[in-house]
Parts: sequence; C-alpha cells; structure tokens
Amino acid sequence: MKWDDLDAQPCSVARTLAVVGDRWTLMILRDCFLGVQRFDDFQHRLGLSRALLADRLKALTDAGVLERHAYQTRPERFEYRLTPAGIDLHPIMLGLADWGNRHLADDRGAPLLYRHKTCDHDFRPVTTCSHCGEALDARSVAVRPGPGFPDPRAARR
Amino acid sequence: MKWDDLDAQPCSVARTLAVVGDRWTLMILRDCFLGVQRFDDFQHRLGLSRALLADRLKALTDAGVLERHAYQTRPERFEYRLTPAGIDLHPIMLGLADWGNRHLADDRGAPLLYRHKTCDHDFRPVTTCSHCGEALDARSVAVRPGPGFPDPRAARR
DNA sequence: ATTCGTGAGTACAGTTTCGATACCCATATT
DNA sequence: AATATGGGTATCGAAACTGTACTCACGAAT
Repeated sequence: MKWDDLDAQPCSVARTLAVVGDRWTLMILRDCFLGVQRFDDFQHRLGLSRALLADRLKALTDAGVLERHAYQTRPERFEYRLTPAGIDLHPIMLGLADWGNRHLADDRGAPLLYRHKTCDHDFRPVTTCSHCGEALDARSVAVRPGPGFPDPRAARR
Repeated sequence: MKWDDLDAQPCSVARTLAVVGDRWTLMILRDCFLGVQRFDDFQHRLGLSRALLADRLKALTDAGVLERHAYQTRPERFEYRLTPAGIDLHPIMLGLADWGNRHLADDRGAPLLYRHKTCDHDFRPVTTCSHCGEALDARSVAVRPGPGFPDPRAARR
C-alpha cells in the first residue's frame, strides 16, 4: 500500500493519518494551536524547508483543516488559521502532549502545561464515554469494524 | 531542524511525535490495538516493505511501546505486544478514529465503530478535564509553556 | 531425501521525498 | 539605491522508501 492510498482505506484512523499523519504536519498543527499563523513564523520555529512548508500548508488548506486568510493587500500577505475541523483536532494534540508528559518527561526542559480556564486548574485530559461519562481504558473498548473492513485476523491462514 | 532532533525539543508533542509520529508507525499501532501481533500479519495487512516494518518494530520496541515476545522456540518466533506505555496511546487512537469518523466519512465503506463494554453502548470519545470533569474544548484550554520553551510569538520581531 | 511452506527477517537497486541553499517578486523603509 | 519583509519557487545532492529477491531454521508432504 502506498501512502497516497491510505485515504481509500475503509478505516477512519488511516484516513485521518492520510491528512495529518505526516511528520511535519502535526508539528505545524501544534504551532497553530499555540497561535502561530504566518509562513515565516512556522519556518523559523520549525526549521523545515520553505518548499516543504508551502506544500504542507497547501495540503492542510486543501483538506479543510486550515484556511488561508489575507490580512493585508499591497502586497498580499496571508495567515493560516485553524478551521472548525482543525480545532476538532485539539483532543489529539492533548493526547500527544499528555503521553509525552507521562512517558518522555526528563531533565531536558519543562513540558507544556495545560490549564482549564473554566475551573482554573492544571489538568490532564481524560477520555470518557459519551454515553455514560465514565473514563475509558483500552480494555473496556470493543472495536467493531464496519462492513468491508478486513478482519484483524484474516491475514492469518 | 532534523527529524532526529525532535526528541531534544522541550515540547511533549514533539517528543511524542519523535516516537510515534511516523507515517507507518501509527498504522502499525492501529493494528496492534486491533490485535495484530506478528510480523507477517503486519506486512500483509499494511503492505509496507519488510525492511521498513522490521525497522519500525525495532524502533517501537526500543522506545518501550511494544515488546518482543518469543511465543515458540526451534525455530524462534516472536510476537509484538503493546506495553503499558503502548496501551496509554489508546486515547490518541480514539481521537484519530473519531476525527476521521466526523470529518472524512463517506461512501467508501463504514468506519470503525467503538463500543464501551462497561455500559454496552456505542460511543464517541469525549476529552474531559481531570480536575473538574467537564468536557474540554480548545477555547477553554490555556497552554503554559514551561521554562525554556520558545514563546509562540518570539519568532516575530 | 527432496521439495514445499512458514515466519522472521536481510540485501540491494531504483525511485521518491526531503533538506540546504539560492533565487524571485512586490512593497516599505533608510 | 540599498536593504528589509513576507511568501513563496527552483535546483540539486542526500536520505528514505519500495519492490524484489534472498537467507535461515524448521516442519510437513511427496
């Protein structure tokens, strides 16, 4: 399977990764959530090549995750903003940050701290069930592939 | 910045991505959560090259996300299992699947369905505050970079 | 006793992608 | 006129990835 075929898979994880599963894409999105909006700011903060940054920003824009917005004319200058779909990626960012905080923390520098403005406390994200509100753990979740999805064990003869 | 330098960054998102932020790595982990454990099963299901699969499995093992476990001797055969740290990635997988379900659903096939065994209902993952238990949205979260983390706007003069 | 099949890889050539560096263009400032 | 700013392209060598083939250790089938 080629990378470009990922979004043709009948799997939501694969299709999401086809949009945001790139090395740099997720770093760009991290910066978006930190308020970065401009081409050169992304480039200076991330240090990736300008060609690649242009490519990724275009891909994210085409995917509807970012939108390109002119903040001045003559000369035209643009900033990139998260769309509602982009903002919906926030739980994934929180998940990535939380995993890093818990499993990769060390003396190289303090990680990000998140504060819930509503209750004014630092927090860890807890993933809960939308039906009963209970915290989820991997063992209490059953995955049911929809029709057409290859059975996990089908590859074994 | 080179990809290998990511884990030196004082940012938990970057450090997590240094471990799991690769195209194939997240697909491998998706399959792990679906119960796939053996080399050839990964290879058949994902269709990536054997060399790359061997490399990624080794990297995940070295990172403590998977562990390599001999399930027979003569000849030695191994399976790869999620460690507790690997299981902790589950909320991220749920987040990826949920985003795909909501933003990339189409007629190419049914996405994954998740059921909470405890309450026996299909659910969507809801990310909540560990302190007050309320559902989080991006606007109610303030990020406070730890010491040494570059200010989001520092790149702008 | 040879051949076939399985599981878990390694080796290598060819292609694709990426990174570094340089360059372009329109405008504003000195 | 020279320089700075913002947002990009162009080019080329280096690195990563893919496809195909091969290995090795064993077990079963012919």
